Amino acid sequence: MDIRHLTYFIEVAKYKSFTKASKSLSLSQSTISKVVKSLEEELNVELIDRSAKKIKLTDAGEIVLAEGEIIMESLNDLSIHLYDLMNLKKGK
Amino acid sequence: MDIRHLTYFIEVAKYKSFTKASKSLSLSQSTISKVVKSLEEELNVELIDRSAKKIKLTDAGEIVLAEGEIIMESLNDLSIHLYDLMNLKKGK
DNA sequence: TAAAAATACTCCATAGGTATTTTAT
DNA sequence: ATAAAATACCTATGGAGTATTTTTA
Repeated sequence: MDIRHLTYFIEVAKYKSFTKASKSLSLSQSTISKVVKSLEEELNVELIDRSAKKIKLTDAGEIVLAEGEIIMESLNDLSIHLYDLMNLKKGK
Repeated sequence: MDIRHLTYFIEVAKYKSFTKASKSLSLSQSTISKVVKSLEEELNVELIDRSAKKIKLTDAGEIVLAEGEIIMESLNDLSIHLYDLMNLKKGK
């Protein structure tokens, strides 16, 4: 799983729209659609209920969203820690 | 960042060796070497001190290892939650 | 000198794009 | 009819391999 793809899915969840997520990410709608589908195939579960015009997350989608946000937090912590280390080395 | 690549780095950290990690992962030494280097380029920081035969993590490497393990835990939680959901739906 | 890591290639899978088709209001 | 998602097709990047070179104890 590529963490970028997790962020794509999170963006889709946020906007409840592939098209809006694609614009927000400056990527094509096609790319977002395919990446989310590949995530679903990788996890072997449907993440999004596409039966209506306004899409919504499935229960599995809600789980992936919640855990995905935790992962994004960890990545943010990682950046912060590396940044702190860098400043420490510079003697700041 | 691909989560697979994080696991490769974690494996290198565990064995303190590219070669042993590659064997443990059933991948070539070349692949591990290149993936770790690409991780370093992506984060713009050296993760491994290669100046000795027995490699060791840099301070930044220790940070990435710690945060990487947290991310792996989140992914494990994700699997568990999806599995629980699946059983719930089956009425188990 | 022997081990381990880095590098030079080659190949293939896939992320990404554009254009088009399908679907749901 | 229209807006959104899916799909067909194409390209380029980079992950993976094997073989070889470089490096360090």
